[in-house]
Amino acid sequence: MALRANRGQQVLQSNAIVAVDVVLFTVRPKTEIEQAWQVLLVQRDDAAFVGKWSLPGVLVHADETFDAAARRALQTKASLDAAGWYLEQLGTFGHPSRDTRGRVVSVAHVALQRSDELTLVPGSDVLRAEWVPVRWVPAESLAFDHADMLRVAMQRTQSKLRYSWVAFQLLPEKFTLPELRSIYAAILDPALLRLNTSNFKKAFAELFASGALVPVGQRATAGRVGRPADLYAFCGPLGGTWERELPWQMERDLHAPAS
Amino acid sequence: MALRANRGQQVLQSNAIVAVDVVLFTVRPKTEIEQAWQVLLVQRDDAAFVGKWSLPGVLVHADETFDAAARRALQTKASLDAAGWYLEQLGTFGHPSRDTRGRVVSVAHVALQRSDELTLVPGSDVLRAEWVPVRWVPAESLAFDHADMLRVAMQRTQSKLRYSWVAFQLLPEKFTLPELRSIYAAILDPALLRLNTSNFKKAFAELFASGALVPVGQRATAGRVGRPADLYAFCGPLGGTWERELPWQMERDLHAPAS
DNA sequence: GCAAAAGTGTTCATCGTACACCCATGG
DNA sequence: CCATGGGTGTACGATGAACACTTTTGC
Repeated sequence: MALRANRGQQVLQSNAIVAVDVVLFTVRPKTEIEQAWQVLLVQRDDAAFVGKWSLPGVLVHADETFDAAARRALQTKASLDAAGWYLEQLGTFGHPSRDTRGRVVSVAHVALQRSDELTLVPGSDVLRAEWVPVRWVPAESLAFDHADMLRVAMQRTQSKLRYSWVAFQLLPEKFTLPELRSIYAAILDPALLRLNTSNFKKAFAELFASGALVPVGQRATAGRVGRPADLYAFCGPLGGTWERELPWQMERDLHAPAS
Repeated sequence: MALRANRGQQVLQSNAIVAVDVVLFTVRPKTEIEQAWQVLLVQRDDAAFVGKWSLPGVLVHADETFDAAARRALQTKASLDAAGWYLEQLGTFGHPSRDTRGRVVSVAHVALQRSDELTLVPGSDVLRAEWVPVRWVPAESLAFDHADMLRVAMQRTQSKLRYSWVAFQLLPEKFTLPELRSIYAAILDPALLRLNTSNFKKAFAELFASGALVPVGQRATAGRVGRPADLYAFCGPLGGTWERELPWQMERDLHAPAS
């Protein structure tokens, strides 16, 4: 509330430290479906909390948007060029005692990106940067309230998968329907792997009708037994998603009180 | 990034001003359905932006949660005791140039409350506090980026209404199904007023089955023509909501790019 | 009694699911 | 030629929407 004059312009006194943290999710193919959904964690080499695992994050610069800061966090902590990646704000965590170094308010973000062509290089103040299966994350030992962030991010991502087409962010240009199905199975429910191609395809009838999901006319190169799957391409707006409603509602946790 | 020692404990330098703003929605009965959905706006008497209409907001105190600050905003700006009201974080708005007085980061919240027993009293730095139909809000003339906040809050509330039971937050203890229907109609689509009682009731079959929505066994006192409606009570957790899926999907804006 | 509003039950179309069948590859 | 996995079409069951009908009030 403290005010002070500055060149005739009213100026407010800073009262907090603002940071961003990024929950970067990926789905790794050729992995057991239960471990395919993974998150980027970094082991801190900061003055405080040395050795602790945490989400990548940085303090927000004076003239920097949250979005830019979040991408910079991925750049400086793991040498990832996140330009163009799917990134959205998750929520802000600001409990007064969440950080012992002061009133640190962190704007958490969620990013989704396929990782088969990425290499993680530990950046500044980082000992290691690794992909960790979300169900293996040592929640209790994460720094700050990053376990909370991760939990909320997981729920939000599961919802997003149901209400939008973000799943395509986790696939290359050309992909097969079984690959697409594995994205949903890894994040929502492994039982989806048992879904028939026909039934799975019907869930995307709108996209086929609108021309946003088109068959490429090629077959995937078969490296294993069985018929090679057809290749498809997603022609929706880059980095954008549409609202939608997925038919299959799995693991319905109705009757459970919300947070 | 600037650090300084303080009693041997590492302390981070404040780099921003953190505030909260509240989008308080209500649905006013006995109002044209198109104007029934209303939002609380206050006319500023602050040193800056005098006369401008804005959402109620305050700076966050050093040892205060966002939730507490948001309720304090309603208290100090409109003399509303928001203890126990439904309140959730919406998102954080922090564009570097959103406030000319410095790097002000605002954590926006959404609150839902019935208003038939409330009286608005302008508080500190406030000339007037009024309910404004959301479709009448002079978006361009709102202070800061509050027009953006309001737009996002409206979308979020519409989604929440579809995915949860928050609608009951906008009704008194005892209410009728037509009243409940008017909540959905005011926020989602006026055409819902034409829904048959039978079909509308089926949407809440789960709640009836679980005992969360029970008939009181009374009739509403009929002040107008037509049969008086039966009274019901919602016995879900106070201030809580369950996940759910509403059957009727109105005004589907598929094929429209998301923000 | 009549119009208006609320509540009930039935019918019909739609859609998700299950399943049977066909195709293509590796061994 | 057989096992495995991908792809297609059909049939059945659940459910949301439309509607006809009954109940209860004000005028």
